[in-house]
Amino acid sequence: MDKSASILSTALKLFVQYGFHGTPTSKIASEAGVSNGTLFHYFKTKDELVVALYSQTKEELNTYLFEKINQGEVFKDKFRNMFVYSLKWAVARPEEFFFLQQFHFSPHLALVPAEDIAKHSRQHTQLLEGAVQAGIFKNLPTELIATLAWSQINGMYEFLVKCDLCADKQEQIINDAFDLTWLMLVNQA
Amino acid sequence: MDKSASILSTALKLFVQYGFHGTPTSKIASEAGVSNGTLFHYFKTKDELVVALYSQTKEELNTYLFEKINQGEVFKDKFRNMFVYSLKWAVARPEEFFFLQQFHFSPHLALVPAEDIAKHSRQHTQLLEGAVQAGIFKNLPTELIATLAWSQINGMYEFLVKCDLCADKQEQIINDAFDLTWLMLVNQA
DNA sequence: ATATAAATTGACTAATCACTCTACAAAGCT
DNA sequence: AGCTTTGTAGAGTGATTAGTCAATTTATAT
Repeated sequence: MDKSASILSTALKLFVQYGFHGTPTSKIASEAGVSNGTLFHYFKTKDELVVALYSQTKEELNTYLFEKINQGEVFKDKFRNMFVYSLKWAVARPEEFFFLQQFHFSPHLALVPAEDIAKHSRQHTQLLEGAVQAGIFKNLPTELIATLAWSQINGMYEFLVKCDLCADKQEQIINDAFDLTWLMLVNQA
Repeated sequence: MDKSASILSTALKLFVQYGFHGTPTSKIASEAGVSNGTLFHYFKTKDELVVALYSQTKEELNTYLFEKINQGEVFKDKFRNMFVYSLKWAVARPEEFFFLQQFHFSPHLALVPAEDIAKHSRQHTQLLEGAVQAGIFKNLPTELIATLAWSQINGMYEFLVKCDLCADKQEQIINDAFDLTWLMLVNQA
């Protein structure tokens, strides 16, 4: 068992439950089954651990999504996959998804270089950019379209977590929500 | 100058900048121009201060919104006012709005009784509920409609903060976004 | 086999922080 | 004027915590 990975996954669980500052490094170490010193061998500071956890989680989600997006043939399928599989990932790994948002609304976000953040969203932005230029989406700033699409996903995540529906209902309502989002953004000739 | 209010407004600024645990009570007190002991005279614990700040901020927003909503005659106007003035409030008081989200994704949320949270959203939920039953909105769970509407607002807030447009452009794009949201949720016969 | 490097430990430290306590001042009441 | 309540101050405290360090084990290379 990789100790670094063990530290990260333990930290994730504790951060979600107790918050960043509410979770002492000593507790992370002990629950991960390593010593205090080992934690600081892998991560120079606590902040570095937090940021590393964010980068890793974000990258996992992105890798997963990118694969799913590329399975789509036409744009609508790609976009649908992005929407639907973001939510499937979120529901399957609620702690990870929650952590991303928790991080986003914390001062730790400032510790991530702006370039890294841009990199994380570049693929998605490009996809949407193309759809705007092709006249599929309404002629609005790409940033706006991206933000609206993401907030739909975030909102749906919250709804799904709160309501805890069975898998069938969940699938159904995710599809409904996608149709709404599509309807909203698409260029109605 | 009311010391309690001074403590709250100082805490808000510091919490947004440094996070809850990253902000010592001693710093709140000194920057608010009161002594350490005075802070704990008004708020028994730091947690109580955080929660009080949340409740106050939420209530301020709600009171403001409720007034604006009631200025609408028909439902669409009420809903538009809710949407538009939420964003105007958010843009005018970005720290307060950010704080609400920061709080929402922190473990402090668990310290607020579920009843209080329900109370905060009851008025809005009822408004939307009515629109669903009247066949104005699509026949979807009210919770879902509420969540989607709120996430549109949150997304727009983020966009507006990021892009920092002039007032005219801002007004324009808020209206566009409302149209999109309306289009998405409304029952198309 | 030996030497060098990397991983691991856990006691330790220096600093921080939430909160207390005592003392005093101001305000309100009779 | 006395008395009580409330507000204010700020030094002090006990507990906690991020990060260090010297010592030991494990892995790697020659």
